[in-house]
Amino acid sequence: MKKKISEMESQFKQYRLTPQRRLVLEIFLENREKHLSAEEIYQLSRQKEEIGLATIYRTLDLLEELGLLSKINFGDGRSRYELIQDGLNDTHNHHHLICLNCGRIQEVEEDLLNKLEEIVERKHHFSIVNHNLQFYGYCNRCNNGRKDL
Amino acid sequence: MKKKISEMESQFKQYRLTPQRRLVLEIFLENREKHLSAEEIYQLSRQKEEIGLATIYRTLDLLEELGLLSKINFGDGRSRYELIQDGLNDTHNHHHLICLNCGRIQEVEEDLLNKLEEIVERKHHFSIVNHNLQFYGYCNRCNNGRKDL
DNA sequence: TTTGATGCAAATGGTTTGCATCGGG
DNA sequence: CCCGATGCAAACCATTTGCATCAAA
Repeated sequence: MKKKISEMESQFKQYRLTPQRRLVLEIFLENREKHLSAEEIYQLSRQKEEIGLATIYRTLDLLEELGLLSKINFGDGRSRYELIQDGLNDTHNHHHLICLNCGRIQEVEEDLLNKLEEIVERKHHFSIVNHNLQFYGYCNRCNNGRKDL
Repeated sequence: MKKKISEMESQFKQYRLTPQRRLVLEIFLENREKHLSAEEIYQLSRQKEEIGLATIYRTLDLLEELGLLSKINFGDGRSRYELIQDGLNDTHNHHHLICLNCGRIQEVEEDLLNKLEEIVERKHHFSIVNHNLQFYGYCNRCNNGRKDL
């Protein structure tokens, strides 16, 4: 079910799967549930073989273009990326719960917006190709420690 | 129905309503439907009396803190702000349709996420305080010119 | 007169770009 | 050999901050 690098290689077409690009991919495969920023990937890469930050940015652009990563904006001033698994859970098909206290990010697996999109498309004659949805609040862990809830 | 500056003055409490702050407010009142960035406000202010960009940033923070503006992130690399009208249409209560072709931004007035939030809160034990939702696609004007639709 | 507000310029932080170099096909 | 890929440093751009000055209570 889970994609491996070998399956991804075919997507590289005219591009070269260099050691740096492979390492970035490996980092995403080892952190499937995370939402990594360029800087975080840079730090993780140093454990194996350092890659220039500029190369990381260029690689992220490429991997997004190849449809392997999706770029997310949580409003924290940096772009984050996550692996597109099986072509199904790109950001169009799941959403994020962002805890304002501890910063933890959880995924909401199902896409709850289908009906909503239909309504909006009909009412505004607007053809939707993507959406962006985050919920900000307090996660179950942090709620437990808060007496006002 | 529409708020005027005079009604807003009372919200300034310990803060001074300086000419610069008043001008920024006026610009928002004259552009109720727009989603202005700091730079755009800066340009608009120059028509009357120039304000330093740093002052604009500080004023935007203040007006947000006072509950007069809400900050929105459309993922275009800059923060945008809109007037909170009657305390009702802050970003929690309406969403945006962003046209990928012409860049036009339309508002979706109703808050369609209430049921969704309930589901998410129950299922994930996550107490939501805010959300962020944009739809990207093609608006009615641009759709008309596209034969593939 | 005292404290908050302003404006300028410098600093910051994420991201991009120019360019010389490297290395696989 | 050639062209794409890399790495470094400089450039960029939105935003923030330090600091001297200004102005209203």
